[in-house]
Amino acid sequence: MSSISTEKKERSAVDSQEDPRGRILSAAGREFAEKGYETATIRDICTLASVNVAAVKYYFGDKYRLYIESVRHAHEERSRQFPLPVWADGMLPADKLRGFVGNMLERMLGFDEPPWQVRLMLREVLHPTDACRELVEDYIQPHFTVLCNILNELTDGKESPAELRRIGLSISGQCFLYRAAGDVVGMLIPPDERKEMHNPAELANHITAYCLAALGKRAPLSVEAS
Amino acid sequence: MSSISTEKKERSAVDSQEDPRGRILSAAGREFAEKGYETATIRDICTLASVNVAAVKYYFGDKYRLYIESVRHAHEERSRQFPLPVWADGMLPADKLRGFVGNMLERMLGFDEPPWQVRLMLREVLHPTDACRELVEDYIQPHFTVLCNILNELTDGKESPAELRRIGLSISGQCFLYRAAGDVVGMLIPPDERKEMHNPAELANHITAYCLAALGKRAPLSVEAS
DNA sequence: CTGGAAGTTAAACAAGCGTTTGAAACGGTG
DNA sequence: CACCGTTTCAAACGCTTGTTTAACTTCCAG
Repeated sequence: MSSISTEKKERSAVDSQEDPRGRILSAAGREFAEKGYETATIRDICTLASVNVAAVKYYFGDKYRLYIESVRHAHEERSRQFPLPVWADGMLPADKLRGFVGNMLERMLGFDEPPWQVRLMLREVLHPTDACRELVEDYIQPHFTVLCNILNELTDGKESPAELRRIGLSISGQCFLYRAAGDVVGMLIPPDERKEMHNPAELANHITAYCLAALGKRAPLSVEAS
Repeated sequence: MSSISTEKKERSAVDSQEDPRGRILSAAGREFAEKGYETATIRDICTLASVNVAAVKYYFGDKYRLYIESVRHAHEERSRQFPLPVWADGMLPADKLRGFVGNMLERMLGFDEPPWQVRLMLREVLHPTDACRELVEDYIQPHFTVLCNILNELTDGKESPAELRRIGLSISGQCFLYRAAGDVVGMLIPPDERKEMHNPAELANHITAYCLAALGKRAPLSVEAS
């Protein structure tokens, strides 16, 4: 373990920044995302951030406030990296929908592995704490509103806001399943099929087609002769 | 020591209050379901079960094996209480689907509050451990297969198994969202709308209608004039 | 009655946790 | 340099955790 603690200039992936507070925030986010609030320890976080354990008290007060701040840091960083998409007015609503779903899946599933910010936010969605309200208001709600607006365009304003929200949740639920229960989904699907059909691009096609067909904007998924 | 020398107590009836092992299993399931593996403590479990802390070592060995056993106990009990539904052959596939979705939502969301067995299984789905494989094989996979069979009937056998599974996951995902992220969903929907439209019965109608419309077995959700 | 296995108990154990301390090191200012 | 607020550090504190011990009770066969 820490038999010799002289080496400190060791450059890890975390301490790209020079300020200790930012390093702690980043290290805490990764640890909380991977292990959860209870299992993650201040000692591990501080080792990862190359700071003393007392730094948490100095900069954040205690473990709980560090957690709240790290969740905020996560979705702020995420919002900055991936701002809300905006499309040209002339674009077809169906294409906007396909773009939005693909974007959401890429954000959720990641290009290779989901980043720690996403995994931390997922934990907060599954087991909400005091950090949840801000996460919903600043990150989830805006994205959901964009989705509902696209659906409103798609249905030519003929559907009530309530119905639009319900359809929006149907779409979100399908994406959510792959992100939150991906391991179990993987156990329900043969390996070759998983590789071929259950990637972000194919899933976006399926989910969009499923919705468009349900709304009568496209031929049904299964066309029968009769 | 732990060898099974004598005859095991027949567990014919439901958990008898006399059997300490059963009491521990039940108390552990509730605690693990509510607090998670790390946060739940052996002391609290034993207090709840009215046994000494050493009883866990005596009956199960350690905390981890108690957890594995409690997950198994949960889905065994759940399978016994709610066996796989079977419908008459003459029943319309669309009605079977509606019945299945309603059944799944009731199982997941519960009639008032979800029972601890469901919440414990959900934790295992979200953060799989060694108990997950058995849970999937004995509980989730069979239910998913029934759903795919209904979809196969519904599409007159015209869809490939892979496509059927994908549609099945679309349906499961919508139910899953309300169970796993119900708190956040509640924050996205106005309170009155939540009460009126986001109950198991209404959701089953919506999810089924959404699927039937997508498969062309019903008029589209949004009928446009043109 | 006796002996030993089965079951139960209170108490203690070692380890790890979040947190706190008091002093040392740093860095700009007079 | 001396001063002082800011930042860092090793060490310890108090507490809870899972686990273990050894004595105790229960109970039935021999």
